[in-house]
Amino acid sequence: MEGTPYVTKEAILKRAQEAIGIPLRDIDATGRLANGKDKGSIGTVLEESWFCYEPNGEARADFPEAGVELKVTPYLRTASGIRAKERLVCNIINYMTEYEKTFKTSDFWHKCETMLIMSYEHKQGVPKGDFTIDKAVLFSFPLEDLIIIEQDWEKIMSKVRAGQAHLITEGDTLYLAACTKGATAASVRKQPFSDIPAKQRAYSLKSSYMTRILNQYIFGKDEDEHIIKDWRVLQKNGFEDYIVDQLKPYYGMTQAELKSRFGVDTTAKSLNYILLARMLGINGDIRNTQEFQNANIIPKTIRIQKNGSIKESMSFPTFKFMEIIQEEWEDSALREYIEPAKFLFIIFKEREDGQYAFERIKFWNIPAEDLEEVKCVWERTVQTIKDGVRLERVNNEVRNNLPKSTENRVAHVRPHARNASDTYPLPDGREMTKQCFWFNSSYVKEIIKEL
DNA sequence: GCATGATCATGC
DNA sequence: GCATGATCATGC
Repeated sequence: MEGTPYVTKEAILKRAQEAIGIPLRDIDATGRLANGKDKGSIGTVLEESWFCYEPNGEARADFPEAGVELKVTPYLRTASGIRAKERLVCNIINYMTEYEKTFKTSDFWHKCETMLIMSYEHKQGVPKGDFTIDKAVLFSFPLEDLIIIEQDWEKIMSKVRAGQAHLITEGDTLYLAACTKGATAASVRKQPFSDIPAKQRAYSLKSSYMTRILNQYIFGKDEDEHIIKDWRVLQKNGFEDYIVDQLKPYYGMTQAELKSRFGVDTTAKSLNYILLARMLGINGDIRNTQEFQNANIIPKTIRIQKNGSIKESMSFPTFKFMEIIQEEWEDSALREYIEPAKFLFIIFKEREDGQYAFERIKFWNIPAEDLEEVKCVWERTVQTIKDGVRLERVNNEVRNNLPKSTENRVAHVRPHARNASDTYPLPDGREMTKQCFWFNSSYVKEIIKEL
């Protein structure tokens, strides 16, 4: 570290930009990329071979004089544009000391106030040595994001202070999350106000938020619409309360009343998303707003029937049998989808006349113990597919032995396809109707139950 | 009335 | 053509 010429932001950025376009194998002086195993190797290569300092696991930033932290992060080019390949992982949270601090004195802020973000495109099947750094920017958080990030930090710390560090999950927060980090899922640390060991976690920027940073600040794409027009209001209330307050005036109105109120004339199944957007003063679809995309907020409509039961279970994206059997739970598509997500339930209740009235909304993320139930269902699903699914034709249906809603409190597996002949291949060569994971309707009922 | 399999409607 | 959100239909 001593003697590094990179002591100003300008010098660091200039050096970083000189790396653009050079294949990483030409930068890599120590042959790290050749052995291929090391997951964090691209970041390490740039640290040691390009900036010539020893990688440090310390709480101070990588370039202490300039207060800059180096982050090398992959992105994907997809049909729908540029997307972060993964969350951006920062420093490990020291539960024993961090809770005493304030956001501005926290380890997170010390380390990540200013980051040098170097991005490369990850291409499937291409050796890492062929990748090149495409962009290098100095990034500091925009003020409106920082308000949410500070609220996220407070939320994480409030769980630590309540002796609930073992119950932290990524979905608790919106942009800044505490993701698990360690060689195994069993890596645990002490927490200050409970004897229960807590999983080791690190500060991370959710991949949804990284996608925004990449598009807007690194690739210069146009901004999407904000829900929060005035960040000072946000500072007072917190995001979730802000949204609830905006919507309260519309509680009790039927879909028909809301449609006529906002002049919305559509039979779209996404009607509720359109209505929600109008209630929040947004022109398009709520899912296209900054805050929803940044925070990975997944809106879901729930209909409560007259008798109080939930009409339907809740579906998630379909999975491919051949892909899911390759996965480990910890980085499975299902866990990556559910755990960091903040769900926004838009709850309608059936009235005596049969019409559905907008009852309320509820923000929710999956609690740690329920995620464990999902894990059980996922593992049994994978095992069943590996063992060979039992398929049995009964009348016009094909019965299977994947996990049923009666087997688990939280989730089950069911078809999700255009029709029964819309299939994916099984490992043994047979075809099976596309399936997905669902939350049991009884579980959904539990979630939205009012205290 | 619920559990499970099947399917619809829209948007890209 | 397919992913996604949502709902229908049948049998027990």
